[in-house]
Amino acid sequence: MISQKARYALRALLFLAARGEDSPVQISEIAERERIPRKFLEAILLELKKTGIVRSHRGRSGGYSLGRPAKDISFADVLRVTDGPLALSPCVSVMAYRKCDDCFDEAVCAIRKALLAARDATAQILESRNLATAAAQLRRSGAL
Amino acid sequence: MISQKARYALRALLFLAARGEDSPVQISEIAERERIPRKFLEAILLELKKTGIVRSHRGRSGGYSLGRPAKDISFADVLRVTDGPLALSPCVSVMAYRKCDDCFDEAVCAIRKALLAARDATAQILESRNLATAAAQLRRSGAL
DNA sequence: CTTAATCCCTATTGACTAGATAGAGATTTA
DNA sequence: TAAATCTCTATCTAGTCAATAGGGATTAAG
Repeated sequence: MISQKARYALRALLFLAARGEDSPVQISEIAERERIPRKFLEAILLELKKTGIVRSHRGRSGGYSLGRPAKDISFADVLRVTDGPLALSPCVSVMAYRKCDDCFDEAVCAIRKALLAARDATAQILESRNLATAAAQLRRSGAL
Repeated sequence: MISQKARYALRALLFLAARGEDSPVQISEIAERERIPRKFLEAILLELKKTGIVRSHRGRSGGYSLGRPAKDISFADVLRVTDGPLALSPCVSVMAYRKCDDCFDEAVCAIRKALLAARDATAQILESRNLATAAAQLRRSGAL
């Protein structure tokens, strides 16, 4: 299961992507429209900023905007920031590999083989879906 | 990420599957061989028993054995017991569906569409991998 | 029939994380 | 210069994860 944080992050980013324009949007507006606790969203956007997914503009008429084109922000990108690796085990994580604590022999581990296949399958999906494809779906559904 | 509990469960079950015989094995033997804290393993096996994945034999020369043929126990079966649904969101879970708390319109949700595709991809993998295929891999690797 | 070995069950612990909130500081624009 | 924004650190509560403890119930063997 993804965290509530991930859910909020995706909603906020999709809001920015769906709106199209590049002008910064204030936290409070995103929070209200997407019904996200303001202070919590603040922390989330800050994290997303550190990885370049969003860009911030400080001062009087500041706010947040996407850090790069919507088509270049995948669901995988976002989930990795909010929830860590996609993999079901550190030993099959591509972005954050780590040996399992008590693993006899990784090359032989049958559990690892299954988890690796699962990781590849999810990564394939979550890396192909991005904010642009998601926003396009919304438009097609008439939700915008 | 899967829990430590899931890891222990898979190891214990794979141990039973790899050994082939149907005679019950005592908790302590599994615990020692797989280096799993005994009391913790006890709790895990109890849960697995409630869902029929393992069968127990009480009394003096009791122990645990698989509840059905190894080929009929998938990784998905085990993970569902120890870690809950495979899905990344309750709203895309097949075995344990639940509406998201603050969802406007599920039919239109673009986040849901991506998470659903991800669920299907992982489920496809984890349901096809079972204790028999895993044990066969071990044999092929010369680990047995 | 008694004893010893097993599984069965409930409770508890300590560490950590998730989700959320508070309040003051830094920056920029009007 | 003032008001509106983002930035940062600290904190709180509830819940979960991993593990442990201590018996009670059941059964096979002697």
